[in-house]
Amino acid sequence: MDDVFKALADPTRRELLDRLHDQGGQTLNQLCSGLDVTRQGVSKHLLQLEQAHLVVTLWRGREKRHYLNPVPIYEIATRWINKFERGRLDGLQSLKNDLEDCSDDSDSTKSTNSSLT
Amino acid sequence: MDDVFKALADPTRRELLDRLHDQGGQTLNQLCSGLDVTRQGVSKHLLQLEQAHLVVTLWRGREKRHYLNPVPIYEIATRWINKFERGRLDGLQSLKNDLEDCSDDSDSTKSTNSSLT
DNA sequence: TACATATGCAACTATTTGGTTGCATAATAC
DNA sequence: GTATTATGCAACCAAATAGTTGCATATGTA
Repeated sequence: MDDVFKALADPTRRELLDRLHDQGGQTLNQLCSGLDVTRQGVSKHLLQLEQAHLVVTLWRGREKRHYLNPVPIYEIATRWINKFERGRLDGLQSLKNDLEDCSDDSDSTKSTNSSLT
Repeated sequence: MDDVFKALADPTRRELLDRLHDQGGQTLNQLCSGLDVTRQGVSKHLLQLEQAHLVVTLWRGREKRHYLNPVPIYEIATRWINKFERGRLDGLQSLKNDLEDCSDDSDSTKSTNSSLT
């Protein structure tokens, strides 16, 4: 489980998960495009995602297809969110806003939905 | 959002979240007991959890009470899990087991539910 | 007041981590 | 067979991180 949290702690790896969530089965070279990291850099990130079981792979000839596995993320949610809380949170955008507003944060200007990195 | 993932990436901080999920309103010194880290170490961890909005605090005299905030964790789940997938996953322990079984992991003996760290 | 309790801040260190370059291996195309 | 494409492995480096020690501040209590 430690591998899952470590894997999610990097913005490049989260970007890769976003792309695989958008379209599964992409290869390493496909996933490299647009990222300002070398191919080997991306390769190492994908390896970490694999070891965390967040990404499952399938060899097709010389190509390695990558797919997102949502199970570990689901386990994170169920760890700290009770069933009844999940029910409440599902509809309560207001609660989120309330917690944001009353926080003594330095820059309370930024909205919550802006720029997931 | 980056702060949330970084905060969750450390086992000590996850242990703190577990304790606050178990009982809210604990102080720094209460949370120190049992952890093999100094008070200042725990303090720095709690500060990171605060900045990630995973923990909300409330001053009571000279005591600082700590409470868990589940909202950021809920947002993680909704990022990579589609609504229909959430519905399926809710009842499908079997899917999780299947994915574990067919994984090419070195030590496939360990069960999924054992020892969240 | 004097003392104990509860927390915060700053400097320093060892380890981890993200990224690189260079070379090796394997499958497809000509 | 030769060239090209797709990926993997190892060594190296700079930056971030977890942890420490020491001191400062503020709130209760005798």
